[in-house]
Amino acid sequence: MKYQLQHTDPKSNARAGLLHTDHGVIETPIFMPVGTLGSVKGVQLRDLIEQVSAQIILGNTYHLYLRPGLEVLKAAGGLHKFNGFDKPMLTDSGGFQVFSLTGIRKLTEEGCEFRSHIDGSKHIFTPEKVMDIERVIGADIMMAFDECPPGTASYQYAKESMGLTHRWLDRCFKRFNETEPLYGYNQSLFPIVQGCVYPDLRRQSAEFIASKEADGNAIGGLAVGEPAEKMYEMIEVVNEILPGDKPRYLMGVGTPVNILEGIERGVDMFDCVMPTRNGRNGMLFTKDGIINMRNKKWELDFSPIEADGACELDRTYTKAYLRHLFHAKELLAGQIASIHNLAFYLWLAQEARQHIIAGDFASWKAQMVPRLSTRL
RNA sequence: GGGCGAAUUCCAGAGCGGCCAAAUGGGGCAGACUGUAAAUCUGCUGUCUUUCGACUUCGGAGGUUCGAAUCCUUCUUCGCCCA
Repeated sequence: MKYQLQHTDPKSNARAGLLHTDHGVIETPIFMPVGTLGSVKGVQLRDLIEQVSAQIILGNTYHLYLRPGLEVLKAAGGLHKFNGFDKPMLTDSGGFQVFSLTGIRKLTEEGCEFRSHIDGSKHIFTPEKVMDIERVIGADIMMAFDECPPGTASYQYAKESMGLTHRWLDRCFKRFNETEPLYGYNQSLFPIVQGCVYPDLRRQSAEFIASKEADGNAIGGLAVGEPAEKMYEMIEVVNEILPGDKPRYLMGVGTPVNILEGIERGVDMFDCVMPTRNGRNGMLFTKDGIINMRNKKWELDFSPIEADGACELDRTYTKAYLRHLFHAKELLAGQIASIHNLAFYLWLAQEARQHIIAGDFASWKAQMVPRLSTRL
């Protein structure tokens, strides 16, 4: 994998680049749709490519390990073959599940003992095991196994957690380097910066992560309960240290505004469940603001979902019709909203990229931010 | 023509003398959602009031009672059964 820096914004740390993988080139900044179980919820492959223009999607180690399981994935020849998406993919390690499954998991130095949320069965994830699983899944980018503490964690907890994540990272790299890809193309391992909202911890973590000289680096443990300003501050602290000749991935973020703020601070890759989950729940993101599609005000609005929207389907359906679908609990509602939101997120990243290349990112961003947060 | 049963807040449907503005579900209205245990969850849903609270409701009318959605009389409507 190779990152090629193309342009740097003169007034900020925003940058445009190309990330070359064995499954194709990714234009950065990029938004990566989340497909936890190997499927971007509600979006079929054809729409993912033609309407959304997805360049890379995510899968999740924990979820895919539980279902369909390693036997099936191995027999399929990896996740690309299994789900038919032949562009780049990235797998999250299950570190986020360590965070979100609090209560049915136990953390130790060795790893994390989970109870399956599906059947309650007991499983242990160690850094070594996670690497082995990610090899079987076969994503182009594998994420290190980390602990993601909440944004409200105490300094002491954050410090200990960071230490554990770093020790796990050494074990991840050791195993990663001892093993080979299973399907004939390369895989890269991205380490993850932690440190919660504490600048000195973030710096320390970024130094440690940078020392690994990985193909790309991730910033984790943000947008998990801390104020947005703290998040931006942490991104700045960390990006001063993470190498500029490697892509930077801000994990799990975020709102359209979060993404522009991240890009401005030098982030290249983003992922988030918001466009799909919130879409399924009736929220639409547009360049003019946020729409709660269930609201009564759209009942008789027969204008297109978004007249100048990023995908065909924005002009195919009207707001009144989409509102009707949500009220009738039609499956199609969530599908349309998911495709629309993803197409919008991809458009936003691509637009940011164009403005970075054109050299007017800062002014474009300044006029977009208030628009994007408007409640329609 | 005779007999029996039922009518409850937008709908369905509990309640059967005070703890009832009235369970529960649906519908409606609004909100939340950030590396997906989520096509999920939360709140409100008689009127007025910021709150406390006040007021008007349980087919219509009239009664019994300190007190009625709940008991009685009658009327209306709708079911079912017998002619």
